[in-house]
Amino acid sequence: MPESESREMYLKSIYELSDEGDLVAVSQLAKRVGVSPVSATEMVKRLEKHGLIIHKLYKGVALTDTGRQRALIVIRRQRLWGRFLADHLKIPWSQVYDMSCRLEHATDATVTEALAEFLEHPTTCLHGHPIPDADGTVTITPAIPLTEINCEVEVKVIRIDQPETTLCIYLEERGIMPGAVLKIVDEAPYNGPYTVDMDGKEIALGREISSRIFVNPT
Amino acid sequence: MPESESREMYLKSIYELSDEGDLVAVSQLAKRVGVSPVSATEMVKRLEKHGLIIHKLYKGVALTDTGRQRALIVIRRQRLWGRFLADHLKIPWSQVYDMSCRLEHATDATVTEALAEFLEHPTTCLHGHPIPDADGTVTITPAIPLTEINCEVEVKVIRIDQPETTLCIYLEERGIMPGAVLKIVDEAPYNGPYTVDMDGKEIALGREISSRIFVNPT
DNA sequence: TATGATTATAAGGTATACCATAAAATTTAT
DNA sequence: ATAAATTTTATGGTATACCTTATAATCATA
Repeated sequence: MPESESREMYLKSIYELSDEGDLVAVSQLAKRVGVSPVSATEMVKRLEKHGLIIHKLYKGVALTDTGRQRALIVIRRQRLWGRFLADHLKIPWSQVYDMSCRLEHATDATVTEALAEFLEHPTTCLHGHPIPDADGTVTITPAIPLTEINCEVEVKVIRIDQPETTLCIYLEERGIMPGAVLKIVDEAPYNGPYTVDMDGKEIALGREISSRIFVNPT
Repeated sequence: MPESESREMYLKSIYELSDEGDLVAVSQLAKRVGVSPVSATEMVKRLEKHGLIIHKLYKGVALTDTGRQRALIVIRRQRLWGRFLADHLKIPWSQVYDMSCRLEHATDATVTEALAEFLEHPTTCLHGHPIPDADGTVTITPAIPLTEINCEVEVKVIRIDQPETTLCIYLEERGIMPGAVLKIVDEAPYNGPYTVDMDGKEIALGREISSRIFVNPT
């Protein structure tokens, strides 16, 4: 067993942590993958040796073209499985992420494309992120964080950034997911929570969470 | 990574190799799993230490109740995935076995049962073998090998035993799969091949293969 | 520029799961 | 009963992927 599962997780994490191709700190990567910084450094060396990433000492790591390609393949698989688990197996939104994360490593190109066909080629995952094409093309829907929206402006939720399980449980309970329409009705001072209106219900949302909710005016 | 994938493969292999709960030779197991006899012996010790199998020195191994339960869970997962891959993703019969074998290890109980529900609780796998219940109950359809059928008796294929990829490719090309109706029209002497008739087509089948095709008179 | 924080390396360990080779124990078949 | 074949154990090695502790290198900034 070449245990390439770990490699895939590192590549995916690097991709997800690097906005706009900037360097990802190894310590940050270690935290995301859930290992010690020393272990992450070891793996970074292995990945660099295989030409998947570049390590700028004391600065961080970045994916090479090959590495990005690999990362996108893994992400494509996870997001397709996510759709299947939620849309067809009716698995709760908040549980899907971890489950799809296990399946992604057990899926080859044939199954991936057959699954995409079965799902009728969805373009976004459950959380609103784009599903990369089979050739690695990513098309992102422009959107802005809820924290940059003014009061009383009606917006539609486009995507949820960094959708960890705990965040998903929270948002799922409140019905805040891609497609939801809401507006800010109150903004507490001193970085306090927003009060948003959704279908007549009022929901309090902290700034931290709101900055991860990307929306567009309707 | 506890790498329980290997353990699961060993348990599954032991189950599949033991007809009627008899002992499985470690060398036979090694061959099936694709490792050296020494490596198989090592794993056998590990599995015995965990109470999953019993090793009778120089005789072979057998599953304990716990081990059988685990094996059946793995088999259930593989067979459910097999149905999904073939029936919904339209993946060729002959490729399904290896693919479902990868997915089975990345599937927990929640996904398994949701998948079973989605598939409307199929009772047999692609090759005609029973899919164990969630509680581990196995119901086998009685059937006899084609080698024990007389000429001119019309039979229906119930299941294919030991469906390795090469065998599947062969049988798939010829349309011999569960549900197929055929009859032996000629039996060559000196353990030569059978000639069977299927929908008017004549197909030559060796004894080795025929002994793995289980059928019932129509 | 010195210093404190961060980052990298070095050294030594653990666990799983393989391998080969050789020797010992047991079974099987003559 | 003994020889041949099989099975098990012993020994020593490989690879991946983790760990801790400690030291060295570099960075950031006061």
